[in-house]
Amino acid sequence: MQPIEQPKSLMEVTTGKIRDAIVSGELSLGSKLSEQRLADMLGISRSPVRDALAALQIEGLVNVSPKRGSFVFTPDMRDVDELCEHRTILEIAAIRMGMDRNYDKLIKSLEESCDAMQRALDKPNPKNYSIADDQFHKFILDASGNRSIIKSYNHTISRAKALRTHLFTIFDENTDRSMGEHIQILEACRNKDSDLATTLIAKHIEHLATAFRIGHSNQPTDTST
Amino acid sequence: MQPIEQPKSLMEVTTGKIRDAIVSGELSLGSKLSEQRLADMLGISRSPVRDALAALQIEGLVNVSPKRGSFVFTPDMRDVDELCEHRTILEIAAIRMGMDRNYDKLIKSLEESCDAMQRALDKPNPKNYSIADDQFHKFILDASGNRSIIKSYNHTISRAKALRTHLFTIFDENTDRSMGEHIQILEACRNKDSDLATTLIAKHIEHLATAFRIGHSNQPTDTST
DNA sequence: ATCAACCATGTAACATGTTAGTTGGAATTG
DNA sequence: CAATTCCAACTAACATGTTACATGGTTGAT
Repeated sequence: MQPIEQPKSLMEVTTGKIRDAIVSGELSLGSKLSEQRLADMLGISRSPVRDALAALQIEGLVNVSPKRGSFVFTPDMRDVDELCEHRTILEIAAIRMGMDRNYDKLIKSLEESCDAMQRALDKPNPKNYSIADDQFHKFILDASGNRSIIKSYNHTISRAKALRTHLFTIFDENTDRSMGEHIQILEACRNKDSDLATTLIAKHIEHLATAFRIGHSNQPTDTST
Repeated sequence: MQPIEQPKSLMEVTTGKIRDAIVSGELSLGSKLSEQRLADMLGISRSPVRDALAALQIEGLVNVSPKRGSFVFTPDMRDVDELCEHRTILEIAAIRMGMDRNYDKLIKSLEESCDAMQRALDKPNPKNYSIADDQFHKFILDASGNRSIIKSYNHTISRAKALRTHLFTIFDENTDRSMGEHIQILEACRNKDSDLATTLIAKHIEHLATAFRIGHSNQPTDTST
């Protein structure tokens, strides 16, 4: 017998559902989210929906406008830059910590992610590539072992995921270059060259930021549905 | 005529009240928070209290245990270390950015905070010293200009404030040393020596972490009302 | 035709009712 | 007396009702 985990509350499930819908592009940026309508769609009452929207507002994925309604976030260029900068800081710090404290685990998990990315390129399967890409960076954070930083990163990263989905149509992003960069980062970690690893991560995210900027300028104010 | 700001919602006011009560030590670490009781105390219904507790849970100040009740957070040694580490990373990044992008504003605001700290030492007024201390670090973050990082920092820092209040009785912390460190940091900024500034910040927060560890070991499991 | 007052509708904020899980202690059993 | 069962009280989760505000279209006056 082992302790059973608390089954997820309705609110948590709802939060995940709405987050997924935003990140996956099912809900477009800026689209309206009525508590009542979401509750009807999900077949539950307004309470857990309201709680979920409040949580997502803190996460930055949703803006709640008093008495007017809730809306999926609409990032401007500055948001994108700030988000990437924040990400860079956290990932650089995390990879340094991970190399110091969890070298073996770090290498193992990054290898695993790189393999998954390579498989996704071979098929090719864009969705799986994105998942493995996310996993790669998540593993860097996990290796840091600092729960406060991991939590902060997770709160930050969902916006980046949503941006990628909304700004890139399937394979706009240069996945070959991306793949190579990930492998370089892994290699730098293997060699315990933390300075190189951090430089590579900074460049990698800067490339992403540039792609975001281009994508964002092509697709300005999108306020459908 | 200028646009009026939206008056704060009951939930926001409630969040602030509870947060202040925790940070100020009015509510001790680990103490129980019943939605009903808080609502009665504040003369409002359970809804805004519930929303506030949910927000504070995300902020890390409160743990909500399903069907059991809500409790003020009870950090262990590891939490303290992780929190300080996280803080260091954000402040170091922010001061680099601030020196690059908002040098004048940074210097001016740090000078202002140092003056306030010095005045608090002269009186002496511990509470004012803490406020000015917090302000000093907040200004470093503000100078970065990165809203994502600022928001993340603010979510992180309230736990640190609460720790200081709960672990230190009035002037346990070495405020003279603290004052000197702040001045050194300011001086390093004035000289645009960002490497020195970051080193000093790391040391400054490490001193705080050490003080927390000592305070924490002296005051283990405190689960009073 | 123009414009402003008005009203119907939609919204989240807030209040309150209901339900199911948790807990601590009293009653019961050995 | 000790251990267990059971029950009453408490709790947050969730449902639903009410209210105040926002909005967009209609109407009525000019």
